[in-house]
Amino acid sequence: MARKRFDDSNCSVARALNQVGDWWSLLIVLHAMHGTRRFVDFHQELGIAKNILCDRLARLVDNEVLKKVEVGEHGSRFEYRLTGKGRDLFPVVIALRQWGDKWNPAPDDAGLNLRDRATGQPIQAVQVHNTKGDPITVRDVFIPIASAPGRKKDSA
Amino acid sequence: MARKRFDDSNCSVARALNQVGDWWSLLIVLHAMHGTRRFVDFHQELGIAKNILCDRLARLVDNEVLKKVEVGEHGSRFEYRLTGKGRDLFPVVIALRQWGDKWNPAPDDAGLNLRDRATGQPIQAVQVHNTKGDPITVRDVFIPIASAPGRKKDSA
DNA sequence: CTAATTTGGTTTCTTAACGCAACCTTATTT
DNA sequence: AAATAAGGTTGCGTTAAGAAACCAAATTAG
Repeated sequence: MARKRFDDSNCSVARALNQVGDWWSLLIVLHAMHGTRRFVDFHQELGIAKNILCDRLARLVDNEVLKKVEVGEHGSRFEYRLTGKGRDLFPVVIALRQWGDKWNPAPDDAGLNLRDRATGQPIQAVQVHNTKGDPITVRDVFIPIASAPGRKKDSA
Repeated sequence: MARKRFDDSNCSVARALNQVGDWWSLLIVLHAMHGTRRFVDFHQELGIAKNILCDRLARLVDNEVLKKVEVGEHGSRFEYRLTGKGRDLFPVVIALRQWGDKWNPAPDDAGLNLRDRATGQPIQAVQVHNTKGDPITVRDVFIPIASAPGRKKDSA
């Protein structure tokens, strides 16, 4: 029966994917981060069907990733702007971009050159660090057996 | 007509989402990071339909995120293990988990307690940094106007 | 002032994907 | 010898995605 939803999952990754884990949502957020605000601009830049775009924008607004604001004086023009929650997806998007640049480079493209406004330098690679500041991989972490023993380690 | 694919997109985020951007793939990778390797374990832990799991595992293997290895002596048991490419999704998963923990906390759940094996301490939040090491947000970055001017800032 | 265009959608229809359940084959266990 | 487990495959019904057409309100062009 259709797509399974994870609103009630006890895994925060599943809950996150429930909000931005479909094909279009993260791309919409990405373009919003690059300055796109208008329906038609999302439509043209993404090549997304308009009904799907309607649905995704509405869902992102429902989930408070975007907010829909009327622009102009009589309310027939709208902008979709990132909320704080939406802007907080920045590390996710950057991590995904880095992964894509590293493992699936386009033949012609050298990756998007994002730079820091303050320094003018490219941004650093996103990494996971321990409290000492050392970068760590998935092999360096473990899940302490603390709460709710006897269960699976991390269900769905 | 079905789902649009982005294999040829000049955006690495779109290409990345093409490989792990569906509902299940990242959850499979997440569970693989937590140690799951067997078909039946993915099936039970995720509650995913078996045909969908087959498809996703095959696609993740095709995309070299997982590798399928025979275990046992006569090749009727398999394990799906993360490749280096798959393990490199660690920052993506962690960033997504942090976002979910922050903005969609489960009422009962205090977030998964991931710890560094070396220090025993919880891992640090994933952030984007500039070259000076300062954390930056989406508002601190810009795209230098270098190649291909006159175009949109970043198509699809 | 009227016609065309833009914006932000909604509707219809077709096709593809998801989910369930049943089935299947090859081991292994009882 | 029968039952169970692993790792799927096959049908089938439901749902979601995509294209294209249509639409109303507002703006711009002529």
